Parts: sequence; C-alpha cells; structure tokens
Amino acid sequence: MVKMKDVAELAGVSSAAVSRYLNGGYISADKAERIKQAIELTGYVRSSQARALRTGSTKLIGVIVPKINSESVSRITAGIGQVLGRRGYQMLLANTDNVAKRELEYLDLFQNHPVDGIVLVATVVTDEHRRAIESCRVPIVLIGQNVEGAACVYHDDYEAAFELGQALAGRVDGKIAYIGVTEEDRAAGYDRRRGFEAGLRAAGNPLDAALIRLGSFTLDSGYGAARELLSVAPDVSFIACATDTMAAGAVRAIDEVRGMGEGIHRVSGFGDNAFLRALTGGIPTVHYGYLTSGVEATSMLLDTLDGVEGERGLKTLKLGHQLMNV
Amino acid sequence: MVKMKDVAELAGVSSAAVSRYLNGGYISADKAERIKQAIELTGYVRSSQARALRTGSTKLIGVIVPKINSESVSRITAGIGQVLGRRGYQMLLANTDNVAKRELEYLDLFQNHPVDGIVLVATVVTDEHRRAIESCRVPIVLIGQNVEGAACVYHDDYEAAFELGQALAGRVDGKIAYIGVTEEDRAAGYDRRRGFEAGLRAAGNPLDAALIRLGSFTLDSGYGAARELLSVAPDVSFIACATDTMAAGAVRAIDEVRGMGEGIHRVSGFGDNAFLRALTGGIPTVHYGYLTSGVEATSMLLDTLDGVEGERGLKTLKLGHQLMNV
DNA sequence: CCCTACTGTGAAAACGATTACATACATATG
DNA sequence: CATATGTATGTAATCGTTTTCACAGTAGGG
Repeated sequence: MVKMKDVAELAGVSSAAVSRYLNGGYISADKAERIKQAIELTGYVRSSQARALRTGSTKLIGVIVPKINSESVSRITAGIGQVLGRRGYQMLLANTDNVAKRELEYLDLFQNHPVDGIVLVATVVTDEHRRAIESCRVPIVLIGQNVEGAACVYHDDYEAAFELGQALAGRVDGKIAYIGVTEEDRAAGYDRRRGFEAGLRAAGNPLDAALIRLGSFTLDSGYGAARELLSVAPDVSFIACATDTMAAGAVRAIDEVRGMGEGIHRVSGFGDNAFLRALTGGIPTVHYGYLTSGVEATSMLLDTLDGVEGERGLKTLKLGHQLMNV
Repeated sequence: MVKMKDVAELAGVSSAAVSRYLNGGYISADKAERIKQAIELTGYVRSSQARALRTGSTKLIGVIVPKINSESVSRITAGIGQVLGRRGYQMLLANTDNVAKRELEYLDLFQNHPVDGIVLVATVVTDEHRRAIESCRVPIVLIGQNVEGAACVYHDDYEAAFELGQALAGRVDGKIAYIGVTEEDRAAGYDRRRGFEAGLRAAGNPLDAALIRLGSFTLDSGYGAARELLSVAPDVSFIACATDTMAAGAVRAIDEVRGMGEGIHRVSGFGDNAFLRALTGGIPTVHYGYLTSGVEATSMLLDTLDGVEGERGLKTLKLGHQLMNV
C-alpha cells in the first residue's frame, strides 16, 4: 500500500507538504503540481484510519433505527443517507429491532466507536435514554420524538391526530374504535391517541374507552386487535389505527368478517403508506414527510459538525403534516 | 480520554500486558485481576481507531443496497444487521438509489475506506461491476444475482417464474400480460420474464409479445404500465408483474378501470409483500426468504473473515422459493 | 531601513493501540 | 543434566497521518 511518504519522495518534498496539499495549507504552485502527478502515478489514497487516529474525526455518523424494514423508517433512512453521501460522510447503521435496551447499547457503542455524530430515530424514550443522550460525547439529533433538552426533528402527532379525529367524527356514523400503540412511545402512542380522542370529543363524538386496543406496530397485531374488536363489539363501524401498517391489518380483518371490500371504507391510519394508498384507493391518514425529516435532521447535524457559517446549530424543528382522504 | 498507558500505570504493569489481557495473550491471574480493576476504575475503552490503524481491521462491513426504502431490500438489510450485530461487526450502509454508477463509487470508496468486507445487494451487474468485484481487495458477497466467479446468495428467479407461469396458465382464461423490469437486472428482469414466458409456453398458453411492458420497480410505474396496457388491449384479463410493488400499482389501475375490487383477482407479483397479502387477500406471488438471504450472505462473509474453522468459505448459495396463492 | 505580516517549507512529535523481540523462569523430556 | 517447551513480562518499533514548531524569504508600511 502506497503511503504518503512514498508520494512525498517521488515528488521530492516532505510528507508535511503532501499533507498540506491534500488539506489545503500553504503550498507553492510547482510543488503542488509535482505532488499531484506523484499521487496520480502511484494511485495513492489516504488511509482514513491513520487520519481518524490523528484527527479524531471519522466522517462516520451513527444512525440508530428501531426497525429498518418498515416503510417510515426506511424512508427516513433514505433521507439521512442522501445528505450524508452528498456531504462526504458515511452511515453506520444500527437496527435495534424495537428493543429499547439495544438503543442504549448502540448509543454507548457509538460513543467509543468511531462516529462524529448520531441520528437516533426514537420511539420509546425512557429516563435512561434521556440520561444517555444528555451525556453523549458527540452531537446527537433525534427524529420522531420531541424530547426536552435534545435536538429533535419531529411531527406534531397530537395536532395531526386531533384534526383527523375531528374530521372523522363528522364523517362516520356509528361507533368508532381505536387501535393504538404503547404510550411509552410518546409520539405514536400517547400523542396520537390523546389527539385523536380530543378531536372526536371536540366534534361531540367522544371515543368509548372500551373500544380502545393496543397493537405493536405490526400488521398482524393490527389484524388481531381488529378481529377481537369486531367480535366483542360487532356494531363498531370504524376503526382508527395509530399506524398505516396496523391499519392494513384492520382492513384485512374487516374484509374477513364483513366481506371483501368493506375494510377500506372503515379504517384510518397514520403515515400515508404507498401500498395502502394504492390498494384501498386512499383511506383517511396523515401524510408525514419522512424523507424530509431524515434530510433535515442530518443537515442540522452536519452543519454543526462542519461548523457551517450561518449555521443554525442544533435545535428542535417541528415539521408539518397533511391530512389525506378526509 | 483515558488510554491504555493510564490503565497500565494504575495497574502497575506495561501497556503490552494490558493489550495482552484484552486480546487474550499470556497474562498471570493476579495481573489480570489488577488490570481488570484498573479498567473498571478508569472506565477505559479501547480506541478503535488506533486499533484499526495498527491491525488493519475495522470490524466494519460495507453494505451496498439499491434502495433502502423497499420491502425486499430492507428485509435483507435487517438480516445482514442481525448477523453483524451478533458477531461484533458494524454496518456501513450505502444506498445507491438505483444508480448503478454509484455502486461502483461505493465499491471504490469501501476499498480505501475502512471495511473488512462487503455485501452487495445487486441489481444490474455490468462488466464494469464484474471487474470491480474481481479486483476487490476485501472479501465480497453478492445478494440477489448469480454472477460467475463471485460469491453469491440468490434465488432461482427463472425456476420460480416458470412455476408461476405454468400455474397461472391453467388458472387464467383470457389474455395474460406482463409488466417486467429492465433485463439488465438479470434476476428480476431477464430470468423472471424468461421463466414466466417458458412456464406459460409449457402450459400451452404462450405470452403475447405485444402485451409486455417495462416498469421501473416502483408502484407508480406498475400503475402506469397497467393503465396503458388496459387502454391498448382492453381484453387483457390478467397482468403478471415482476415485483409485488408494481403489482400493487397494477391492482390500482384495474380497480380504476374495471371497478374497485377487480384488481385483486387479476394480478400476480413477486416477493410476497405483507401489505399486498393483507389487502388483497393474497394474489399469486413468489415468496423469497429475503431476511434469510441477508443472514446467509453475511454469515458466509464473516466466517471467511474470522477464519471460522470448518468454514465453508465464500461460495455460491441458491436459496429456495415458495409459490403463494396459486 | 526596520518591523510586521504573510507565504512556504521540512523535521519531528504526536495520535493510541498491537506485536516482534529479548529475556526469564518453570517445567517436562530424553 | 542438558535441552526443549510453555508461560509471563517489558521495551521499543510500528501503523500512516496531521500538526506544531522553527526557520526563511518576500513584500508592504512607516
């Protein structure tokens, strides 16, 4: 492997000069030319490992996601990757498979291991998480949750759910049920449910607590919860779900119980999943700019790291949403 | 930052001893104990950057994918991540957004940048790709394509498509159309189409070349191609698609043209997408073990890197498939 | 003409681990 | 008893950069 010293010798300069040439320090035109040629001739490439050791920066960003194989997360990840690639960084991806403990592990791993910054696609944020984030040695940005004291890019789930609830209350006649997710997930669990309830209430059609079920983000859990609802309360006429994935399961359940094609008129979701949109013709749901949230969070992070002038710094950013098909 | 020397001093040994303790060399019981305590006391963690510089190994695996936000790819990635995490490696993810040139760029980047091995989720494999793979300095495994001379984990798309075609020929009465993808993608483009054609032919119902369209993996492209087909050849009674994603688009198109609910009986796909399965009740499709292919490819790669005994080495592995809903 | 200020340069000291080498003692082997 | 063999340890070299420092030359301001 050809190293800097070899290039320097070939060009008849010191390796310091080569380093300066590469990093933009003082270098005279003729030496620059000689170095350039020597590099081309030898096919020299910098050892990023030596560089990392010396500078302490790796140009690596740790990205922690709850579940890579989900539409929303993989879109966010695509957004993150876009910005990273464009700006000369690489992505170290950690998939926690929805195990909150593993998030902490990776947070820890990334501290010691070589990342310049961290993007955390957050779901459940415990006190332990907060502490880990607080004491993080590298800059960190959260996506999907609004956590006090941390830089966050998130959507206003409460507001969106409120609007959805309000809109549906006027449109649906009959009983409305709700399939949510754990309230430990502040945004998707707590906020969406509370917002939805408040929206229904504001429209004079409050949610019956007996018609609330809990899913686990999966299609199957949505299906199971809906089947159970339909058997316990056969007069339910509409099922609102906290995610489009669970909504797909609910559609399936209704199709099975009430006949094919019934489901798509009696379910709402969150996230505006493309498959769901195409196959149902569009159920009521909330469109979030997932890709955008990845882009924004990453831009903010890299601005901080690169010390971009006029930099906005790490702060919290609330993105908009859009009600669909109501 | 506390370094090895500090630990060594505190424990009253040389840093070589600490290194040996950490890496399992000769060390006496009492020194081991003292070192252990010193490490705990100081909260010392190895600098992976120094380690990488010295050893040349980074415990990083480069993963190149065509599009992270797609069901199949994100499942494969989940499988890769599982194995990596379990075996102490981390994933450097590169998303090429279906730009073949970017694959080469990343392949190059990963050569110089610090990865111990590469997993390439392949689509289009050009000669240039082949050359790059051939001359790759680190071990590399391909997923999804069977390329001569490279280690590959793939599915037999031809065979699967053949079976699907044969099965459908007997079930469908009327004209069958096909929406494929570029044949530059050997597996999803060439093999699926040829296999499907052969299957139909074997069943005595050959595919009309005029009823073949080309999509681009996206739902919208499937929709567009299907709409076009339906307007040009209104008597088409079934549309087979090269991917479930495009199939979803085709379902939508048929629903629009022929009435809601019609699509799900007149479309087949590839990949057994969960949404599609739930919302259509299950169209004919082929189930591939995407997660498994990620797991297998990565295990093979790491076995080679870690020099696991009884190691199978880098070789090519064909995984099975399963016809669904026919 | 002196003093700054800026440009250019190379030698050498980091960065923080791993490991080749030298050395030593203990035990086993013949 | 001489000779291997295995265990245990520290010293110092090494990985390939970046960067500090010291030193020069050159130009501009007064």
